[in-house]
Amino acid sequence: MGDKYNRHSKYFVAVDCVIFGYEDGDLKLLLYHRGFEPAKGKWSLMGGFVGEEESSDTAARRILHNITGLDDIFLEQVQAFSEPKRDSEDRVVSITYYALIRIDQHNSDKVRENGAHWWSMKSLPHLVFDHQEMVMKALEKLQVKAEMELVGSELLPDKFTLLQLRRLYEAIFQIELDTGNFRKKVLSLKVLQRLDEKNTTESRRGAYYFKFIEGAKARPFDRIVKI
Amino acid sequence: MGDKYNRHSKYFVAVDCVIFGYEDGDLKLLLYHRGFEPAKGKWSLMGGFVGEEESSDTAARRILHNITGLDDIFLEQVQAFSEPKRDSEDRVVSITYYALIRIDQHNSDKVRENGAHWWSMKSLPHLVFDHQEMVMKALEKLQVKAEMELVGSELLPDKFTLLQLRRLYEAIFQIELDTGNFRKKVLSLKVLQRLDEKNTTESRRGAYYFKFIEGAKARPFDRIVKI
DNA sequence: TCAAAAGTGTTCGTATTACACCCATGA
DNA sequence: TCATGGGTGTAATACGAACACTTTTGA
Repeated sequence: MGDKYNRHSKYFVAVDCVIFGYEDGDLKLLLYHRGFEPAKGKWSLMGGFVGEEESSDTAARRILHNITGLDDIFLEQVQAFSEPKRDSEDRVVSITYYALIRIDQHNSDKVRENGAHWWSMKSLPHLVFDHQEMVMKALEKLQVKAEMELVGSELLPDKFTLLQLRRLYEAIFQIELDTGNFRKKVLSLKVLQRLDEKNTTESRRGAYYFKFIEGAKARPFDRIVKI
Repeated sequence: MGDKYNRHSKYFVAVDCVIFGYEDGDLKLLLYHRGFEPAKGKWSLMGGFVGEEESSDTAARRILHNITGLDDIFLEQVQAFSEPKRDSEDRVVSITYYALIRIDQHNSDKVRENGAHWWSMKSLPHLVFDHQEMVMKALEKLQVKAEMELVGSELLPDKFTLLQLRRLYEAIFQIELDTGNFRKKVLSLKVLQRLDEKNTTESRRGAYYFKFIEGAKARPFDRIVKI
């Protein structure tokens, strides 16, 4: 490598992952009980440093795999955080990602081993450094995504009821949605297929299970610009 | 500073700025004729390294000020680019920003001194490294912003006609818009005030000038989530 | 007089919203 | 039987899209 840039400084570059999951009608976050200084014993996002042969995307996937055992996870960059003193130990630029995982599918033993724990978005513990801000930015990104297309395949089990899907949306946007209107809107998108099977655990009458039609990539809440 | 992270590598951290301007009905980009290696003599975005006492935001503002003489510019992070070999010289993580500036207002002598040049988005030169991708991501961000709220105060002169505003939107989205519908939509937002003055240079009849009402922050192309 | 933009109005179809209402069933 | 969610229907409204039409005026 050359030395053309050598009058400039180098910094550590890390990734932090905002890992969303969904369980029992609650949007949850996978947090880490830090086993190392600085801020040992406090809660933080899952993170790690970017290696020499890695992009930050690759590093984030590696970390996610190490924690959950999962590959092929939905993962998207949020933004970089670079305040000089954001990490109390040294100058670290953090590139933040958010991921969507299905809690029913991940390796929960591995998660426990790693000192990780699912927390409801409704009652998060105090987070280290600027991790709180990272979570907020990540949630905003998730909301934009959920407006642009029907999310659910990344967070729900293979088959789910419309109640479960609605509860997911209510959790993401922290609002209440009208049953009938939600149903009509979602079904009009033609991305769900009704199964011949009912879930009878969540209602007396029983609700049909649905699944996502593979390959159906219609964007629901249409955002084509036509002013 | 401690040495808790010392088994990890450090990298250069730079910012690159996608600087949008608007002139003669064209969306333009301020590009730089590189005076240094690597890629000397090629065209690139405006960039620079992040200093020890700076956040990337601060660094981006510094660079923008150095080039254009302007402060108080609209500036927003796009994302970080971190492929190990994205810069041919050394490992450099780049945090990309986009800025909106009024071409009529910037210091054009300074720009020329810096070897910078305004290029129409319709015919950009070949850019170094991954700068082409940065421009694309920045344009997408600008489009999202322009959908969410009426942009124009950052790019147009203080007073402008609805034709000029429409041409700006057509340039941002690279589509044609209906005169009447655009007019109705924009005026319904109640963020523009008509002046008692007409522009007679762009049409026989003359079009009223408008200006943005200060403090009016209504979002035009409403995106409230109500599924 | 005519082209080009300014500015206004109308029509039509669809999406959104706020509901009302009946169904099914286990506790 | 009744509370709870499942599922369907409707009416009022808002909005987008397409487009017709009049006005103004310099070349």
